[in-house]
Amino acid sequence: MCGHWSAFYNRAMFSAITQQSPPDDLLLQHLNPEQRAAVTLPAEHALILAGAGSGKTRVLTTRIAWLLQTGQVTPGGVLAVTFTNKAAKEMMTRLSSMLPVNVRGMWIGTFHGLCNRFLRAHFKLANLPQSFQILDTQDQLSSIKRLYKQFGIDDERFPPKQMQWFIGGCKEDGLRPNMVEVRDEETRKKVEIYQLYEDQCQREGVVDFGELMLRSYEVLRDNDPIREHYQRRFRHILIDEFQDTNKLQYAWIKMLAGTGAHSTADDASFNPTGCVLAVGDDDQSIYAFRGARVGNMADFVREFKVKHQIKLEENFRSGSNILDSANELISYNTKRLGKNLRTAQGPGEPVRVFEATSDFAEAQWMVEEMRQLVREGMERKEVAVLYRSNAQSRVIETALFNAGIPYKVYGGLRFFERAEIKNALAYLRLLENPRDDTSFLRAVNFPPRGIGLRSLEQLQDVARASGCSLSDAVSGLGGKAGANIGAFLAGIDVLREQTSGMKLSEIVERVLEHSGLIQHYKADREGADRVENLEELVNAAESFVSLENFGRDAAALPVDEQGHALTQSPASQGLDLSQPVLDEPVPDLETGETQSPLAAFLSHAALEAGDNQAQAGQDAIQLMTVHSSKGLEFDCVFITGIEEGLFPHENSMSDRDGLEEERRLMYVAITRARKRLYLSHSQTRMLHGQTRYNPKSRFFDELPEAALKWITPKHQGFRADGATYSGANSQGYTGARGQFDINYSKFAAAPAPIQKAAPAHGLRAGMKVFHAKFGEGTVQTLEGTGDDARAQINFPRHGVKWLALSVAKLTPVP
DNA sequence: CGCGATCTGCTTTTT
DNA sequence: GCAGATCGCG
Repeated sequence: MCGHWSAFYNRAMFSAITQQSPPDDLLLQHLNPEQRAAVTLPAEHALILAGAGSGKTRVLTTRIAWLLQTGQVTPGGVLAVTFTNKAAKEMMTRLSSMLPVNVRGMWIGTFHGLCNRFLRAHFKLANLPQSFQILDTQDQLSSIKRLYKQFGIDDERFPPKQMQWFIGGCKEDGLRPNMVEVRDEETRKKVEIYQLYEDQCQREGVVDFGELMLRSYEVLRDNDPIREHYQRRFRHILIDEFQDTNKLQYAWIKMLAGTGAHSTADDASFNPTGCVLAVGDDDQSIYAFRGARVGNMADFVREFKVKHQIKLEENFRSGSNILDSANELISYNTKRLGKNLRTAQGPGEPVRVFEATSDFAEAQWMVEEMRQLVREGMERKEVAVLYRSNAQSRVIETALFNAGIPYKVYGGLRFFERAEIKNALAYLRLLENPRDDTSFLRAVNFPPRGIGLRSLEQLQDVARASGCSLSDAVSGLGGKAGANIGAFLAGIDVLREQTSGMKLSEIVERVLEHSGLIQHYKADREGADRVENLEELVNAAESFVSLENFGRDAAALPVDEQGHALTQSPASQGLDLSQPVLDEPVPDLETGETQSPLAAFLSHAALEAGDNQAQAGQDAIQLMTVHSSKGLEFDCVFITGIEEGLFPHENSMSDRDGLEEERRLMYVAITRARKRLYLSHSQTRMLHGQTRYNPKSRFFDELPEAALKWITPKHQGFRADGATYSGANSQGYTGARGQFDINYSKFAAAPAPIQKAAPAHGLRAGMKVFHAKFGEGTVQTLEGTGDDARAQINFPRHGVKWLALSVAKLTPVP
């Protein structure tokens, strides 16, 4: 997208709006036939099966651009939904580089972001205060724990975490407490707690993530004029990552598209049906554990009577060795819509496979390999290390750290989740909404001001007795406690007055000073980082304001031939300015009241937790779980710890669906690599404080031999089953490629003995055994032979253990 | 109230 | 094996 390109479109856009469309081949010229077909689909429901690396985002954005350019829809008539803020941002950036359109005026965002926007605009119908706050996962948990204290709920019998999961699950299924089917006493009690939680949230004027979705769904469902308004408005609905949608999200889409049970079309000339373009890949569905339903894809085809299905199967990312591996692996899954990736590139490099003797040796080997890669000119940020679970990163981090190689770990605490930031936000939220008890409790004694648990318990008693918020309860609390807390609240009130009318960043600055947070962290020897983060919060507030202005920037407007910004009239751009804009002050549709910038900033903080640890622009090795690698690509990828029990994970191995999801996870991991892919596993691994002996993953058996190249030193080249590696895999690393002539032998184990004899220990899976320390247990899995024989045994009292049979003294129990 | 000692539990994660 | 939560004492 160079200068003349956008200059052309600035003019083209204008003619597009007024007369019929200019040649659209500029938009379409770099697309392959499948992609072009997808972009230019008629205005009807359609499903696009987009394989990994098939240019999905590009198709989606070009589709929107094409619809706009050909005058089939106005910017206000587009609803585009993504799962992450990152994806939404990317879509907006790409779109504005294709067309001179004010993307911030369009409904492009995450499900939750769009629901937030919707609820802000219709807060009265939603029965929410205008300045309702959003609970993130942490807030939600502490809210539940508070509830437990208040009502004396047994947290042993109903662990708060499990309750949180239960509530989230109900909301994802669209179920209010009275709708949950109660079959046993346990569920009855859980539903009761769910109801109490709902009451508490409503009283405090807060909503959790699930509530954002559910509440906006209900507002649409129960208010005919509102629903019809949006149905009429959104002519084109585009959903990214459709395989990850849950039941409620699907119902929400259906509602907006006008095909739900509540659609009304009594006037024959009025067609309320927006057309839905769902883009997804069933093979990359890896979020079933949090409620995603791949089945939504099939349901969509059936319920929307989808006539157009397009498969994007050309992969522009990797060579055929990598793709063949991915294709072969995923072919072992049974429930598939069916899709096979192909590439116009050649075979590329073989997939390198390495067997390490320990997790430590595996990390060492990677370090050596990376050094070599960097020496050959590979950028570090183009190298990713993927693992199944976060616990695996430690040993890799240690190795990289000791080797002095810069690296970046994804997945830690994110900016707005850090304790000091949450503390500051609690004050800001109290300014907006004093009823927010979660924030009240967080701020009231931090920094410490002598308000102890005793006082707060008294306060909570008063609040419960009179059914009011904690801050309202202070007036009913006498004594020293009352005076202390009263002083705190008075301080908040003063702050609220002082900051009214201030610029957002000034408010934040003032709050940091007045709350004593800055002083507190400055006094702390270890507080330097936290002070820095708080200062960063001021910066975030500053740039948030300028981001709001972005939409009104001259740069985003069409420019005439002399380079003068042309005024964008709502009519010519099809922009409906009466509609709220994401993260901007939202006018109430009835009264025209607008939300304060602070409120918008707080929503932003809750909905977009920020980058993990943006070590700005440093060229570093990328470490992350397979899950967080989805949607990314790298020149070189290491997939580590590919062992039974780890990958596939033991908790997923019991049922078929779980195993298939693990396989899809592996598929996602493999397809991240552009040029080079390494797969590794280790004979031993430290996990949960004990050494485990994991056999290599079954996934190795599901990869095409011809695409692989075993680079483990030769003398290790024996499989656990005793067979030697054949063909291309037996050559080992030595001499095969000069550039990889690294001596791995220092990491190699003693040669593994070839054992073909039947196991002599006489144990079988399912047997009951007795262990002196762990008591009675059941044998789950048996591994290896002779001195290496080990068994996975489930001890009801001590959990699942791996025991070496040559060491552990086990007696069979009849 | 704050700090150290002890206990627990443990895939994956975005919003 | 380690982090995070909880407990109990000064």
